[in-house]
Amino acid sequence: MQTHFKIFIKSSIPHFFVTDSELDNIIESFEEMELEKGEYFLKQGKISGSLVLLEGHLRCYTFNENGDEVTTAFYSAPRLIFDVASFFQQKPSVENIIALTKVKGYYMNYKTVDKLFHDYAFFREFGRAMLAKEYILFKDRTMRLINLTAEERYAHLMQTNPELFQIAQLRHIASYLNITDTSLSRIRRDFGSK
Amino acid sequence: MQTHFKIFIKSSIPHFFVTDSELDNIIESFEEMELEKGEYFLKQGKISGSLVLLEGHLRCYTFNENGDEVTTAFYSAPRLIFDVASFFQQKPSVENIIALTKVKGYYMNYKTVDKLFHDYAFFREFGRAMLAKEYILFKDRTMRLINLTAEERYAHLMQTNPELFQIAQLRHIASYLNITDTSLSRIRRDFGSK
DNA sequence: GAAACCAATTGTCATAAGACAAGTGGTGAT
DNA sequence: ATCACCACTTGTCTTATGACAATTGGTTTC
Repeated sequence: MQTHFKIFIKSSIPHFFVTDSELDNIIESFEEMELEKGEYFLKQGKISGSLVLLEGHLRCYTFNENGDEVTTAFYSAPRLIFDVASFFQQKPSVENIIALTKVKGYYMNYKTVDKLFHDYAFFREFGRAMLAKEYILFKDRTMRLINLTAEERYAHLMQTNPELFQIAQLRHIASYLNITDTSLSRIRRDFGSK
Repeated sequence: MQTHFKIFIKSSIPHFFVTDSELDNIIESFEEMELEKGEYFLKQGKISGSLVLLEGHLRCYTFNENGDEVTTAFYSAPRLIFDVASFFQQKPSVENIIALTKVKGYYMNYKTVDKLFHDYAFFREFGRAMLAKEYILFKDRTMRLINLTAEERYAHLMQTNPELFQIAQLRHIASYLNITDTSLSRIRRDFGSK
């Protein structure tokens, strides 16, 4: 797992030279984390830490004003997981992040991250790259929400993340696509015949 | 204007102590920027810099696959303006940012920002705070897009940013709210009578 | 001051997607 | 083995919003 961890960090900042011993120092500050399916990485009201996810899948959701669950993200390894608002502003989260499968990775709280940011330029760069990437992915998704029809959004998800349909419930995928489960069901029924 | 600049930075990182001389060093690296109404701060294909906007209003837009303009943001002073994807990844932007009024502020390119990030912890913190804030604002907007009806989105904008209706064209506001200008017109007609 | 232009409004009609309720099929508990 | 539960599907009907085209009203220009 350590190897994957190193590869993940290195490949996230390809323009930076990082020695293995520097990486070892970083890794020491992380703690290994495992979650079983159904366990929570983050519950609303708690302050988010950061998880370098190396194995497994999670789902992130909140509630809208009607009290309905809204799935805001699915996460698959390898990637960094953190609630931007909660982590960087050290405020209670409004998001819940739950394991869809068994999950493995490395965990670190804000204080430790911040200290490492101070000590290691490459880790700072890693953090910045992660935040920027997160922003860009989120923006892409929003643009699809604006510009694509429900069916096109479904088709896109099918293309980019087909495994998801094996792992997550359709109603969660539906709310992620911002459609009702009823609509998703119909879209799937009609999808082949085109 | 320098005073406003300093206040803006200080108030963005209230938990950091910054001396005025440090701020002066920073300001020297910026160059003053003014735009007339209709001038562009950023054109697609160019690489984004960063603008500490101290006076005026701008509009940000792209084109969707149909070639229709989509307004993705309105910016009002005081705030930091930059295209996250273009700025941090130093890639050509897909966004256009145009002045809606006369605009004043301080401009800096990525290279200079990066150098100052290296030299000043407080400036790093400023950058991080700005990026996190940007992310959070954008996420809020997307959540409204998901959870609110067209009319509710209009009402929200009316409440939070009524000046905008004096400054921007309705069709641009419409596309920002992700509705057609026709719909916006009808919503405005019916809005009082409730 | 007429012509040209453009933003905004309005009318008519079409349609994607939601609401709600009933039905299906699989799984787990006792 | 049966019941209960839950995810998912399907039917019917409603509705918010879009598409498209015509009209209005203001401003620019020659």
